Amino acid sequence: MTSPPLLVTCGLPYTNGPCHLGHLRTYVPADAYVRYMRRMGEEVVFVCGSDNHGTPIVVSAEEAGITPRAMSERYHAHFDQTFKRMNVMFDHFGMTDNPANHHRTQTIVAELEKNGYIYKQIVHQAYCPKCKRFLPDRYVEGTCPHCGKPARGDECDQGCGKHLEPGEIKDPLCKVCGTKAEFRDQEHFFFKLSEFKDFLLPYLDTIKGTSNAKNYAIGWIKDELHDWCITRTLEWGVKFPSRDDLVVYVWVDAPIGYIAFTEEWAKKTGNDWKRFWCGENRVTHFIGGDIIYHHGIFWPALLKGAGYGVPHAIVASGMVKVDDHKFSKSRGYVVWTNDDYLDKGLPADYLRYYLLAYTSHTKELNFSWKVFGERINNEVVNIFGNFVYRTLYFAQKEWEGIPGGVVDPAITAEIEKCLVTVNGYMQEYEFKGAVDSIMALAAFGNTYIQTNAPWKLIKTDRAAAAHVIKNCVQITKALALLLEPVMPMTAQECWKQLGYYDQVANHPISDATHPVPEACIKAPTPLFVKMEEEQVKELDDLLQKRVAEANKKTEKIPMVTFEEFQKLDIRTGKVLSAEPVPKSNKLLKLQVDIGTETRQIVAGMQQFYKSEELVGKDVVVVTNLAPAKIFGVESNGMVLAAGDAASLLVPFRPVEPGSKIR
RNA sequence: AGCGAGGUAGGGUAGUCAGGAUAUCCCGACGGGCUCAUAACCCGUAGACCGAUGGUUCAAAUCCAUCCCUCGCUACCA
Repeated sequence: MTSPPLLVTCGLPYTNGPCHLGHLRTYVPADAYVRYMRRMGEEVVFVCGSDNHGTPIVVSAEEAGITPRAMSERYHAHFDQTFKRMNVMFDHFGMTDNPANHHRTQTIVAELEKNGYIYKQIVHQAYCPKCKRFLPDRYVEGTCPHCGKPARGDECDQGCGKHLEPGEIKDPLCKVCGTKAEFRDQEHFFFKLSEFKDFLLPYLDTIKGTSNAKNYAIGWIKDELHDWCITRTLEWGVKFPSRDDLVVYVWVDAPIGYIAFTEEWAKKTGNDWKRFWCGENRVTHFIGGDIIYHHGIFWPALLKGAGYGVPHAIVASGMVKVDDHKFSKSRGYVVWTNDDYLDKGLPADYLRYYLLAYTSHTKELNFSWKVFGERINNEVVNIFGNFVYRTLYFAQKEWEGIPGGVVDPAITAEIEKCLVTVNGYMQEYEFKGAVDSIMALAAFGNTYIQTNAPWKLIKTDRAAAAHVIKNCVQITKALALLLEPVMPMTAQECWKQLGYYDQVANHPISDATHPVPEACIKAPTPLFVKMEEEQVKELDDLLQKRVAEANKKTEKIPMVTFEEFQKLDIRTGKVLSAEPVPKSNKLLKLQVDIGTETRQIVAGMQQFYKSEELVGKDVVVVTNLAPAKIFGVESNGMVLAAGDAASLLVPFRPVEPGSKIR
């Protein structure tokens, strides 16, 4: 029985910003994987597309004074071009706003409804009277109903981390204009995710891909699964069937895009998309580690509920750091694919190599220009490039091409050993291991030519020298084939220099042990150009400059007027008692005498003070801070303290509790 | 807070499930040799209290317990 064809997808780039290194961390390995599997004789289709829906794009488009569609098309074209420049070659790169996806999404939602997985419910939703629109998800800020901390519309981001359904948030404010939002009743549709627990557990147990994705998803399943509200009140998006006032949540139509893009590809090429999506399949999703939940839980449940096949594998890449700092556009720790790399004339192959060879696919990748330059020069240029060049240079000089004769079985065995090792790593999505093994073969080549020294041998035994070079040429051929998934442009150039006129990408990797025929070749040129120290420094300086500029911006703290300051009621108080808040490591519950009354205040200073140390101390309290529940304990004010170790501010000379601070 | 993934020389890694002796390999640093090549290769040197503490054991990077730190879920995110 033959396996079903492979369908490989990448997480969809969102069309409100340009392509950066973080994107490539997922796309380059996916492309290498696809290329490799094709060289191994697999039927592979590789699809992706841009993610166009959701509120952030509406807001960005409004700011830019264009329509969301125009905004999406702009970045869609940008990603499409950038991927091509990086030689990430999708068979199809679609848009989630295209008709195929509107159709597929509506079909799937209808199927879910028919199968009883969707129900209606009235929710109280935040509405901004000033902007005259409902405020979805992240465009509402307020207080978490669970822990009382500041939260966003869809998630308690600073407190307990719980997911919030629309309408749950307290004291909602419009993020755009800051107006107090109202609640309005609205009919929404929910997906019964909770019913899929029994399906998901055994399914996730057998899912292929990287362990980080699998473990993370299983961890979530063990907890309770909540139903998902899958509609939003927005103009931009895929309309919910028979409801003109609602669109589906972007996380519904975005993954369905994978199917729609397959359909578009199938239509273009005369194939049947159902082979990939119905029944047993080998759908493999390459994603960033931040969206495992959606791909490991929500998406398989959606597919299952609508009667489609479920994903075969989820491959989640680790995140990217820049110069040991968290990747951040606003802080300047970012590397733009075009501006910072390709437009500087740097070859796509170098970056592809670096991304694949730096560390394990699931681990964090810490980018730095210095290490980039070092590794390119030492590994790619010196070891790999030098071996190929010295081999072909010598062959051309002495024999005007590839000499005749047979390849040593020991050399063939070494190549075969390498093929097996590389395959083992590729099957496990361990791209670093695969690249290291390829480089080890190049190093083996260098050692072999070195110890056999054909340049000496040729003075006494021309045939023996030819035999050594014949072997080196064979290793070069193997390297070109193996390198193609990693550095396609270079591999093709190497292939050409070996005297072939066709595409290396059209050959199976197993050709690596097929002998290179005796032939004339042209004088070779080095495959790579070294990274100059100055060039590396220039690139690094640019990054440092951007970080410095970003720092300046963030240092600017806005001024407050005297009137605004006066709104704060700050007084002295005396701590009457202090006890730890149950189940919390950091919180203390304080009773503080502020003159007119005794206030209960929760303060995050358990790790810095013992209860006895605090009782009787005079402290400084903001008394008119809005009350909040923290860990279920009401807090009516804030005790002022300085720095990370919470050094308490205390009166210099004794004062009565309740003295106003001015 | 919870749940996941991590923490091994300057960087990157192997080893951890199935405990054994000087902790692997690659890059970088230093010294020497060799030289067909954008140089590689060979020989040698330095560099790791294997995140911390405690426990089990004749023996712990590995097993157990507790804790610390980083990252993700959780702005700008793949």
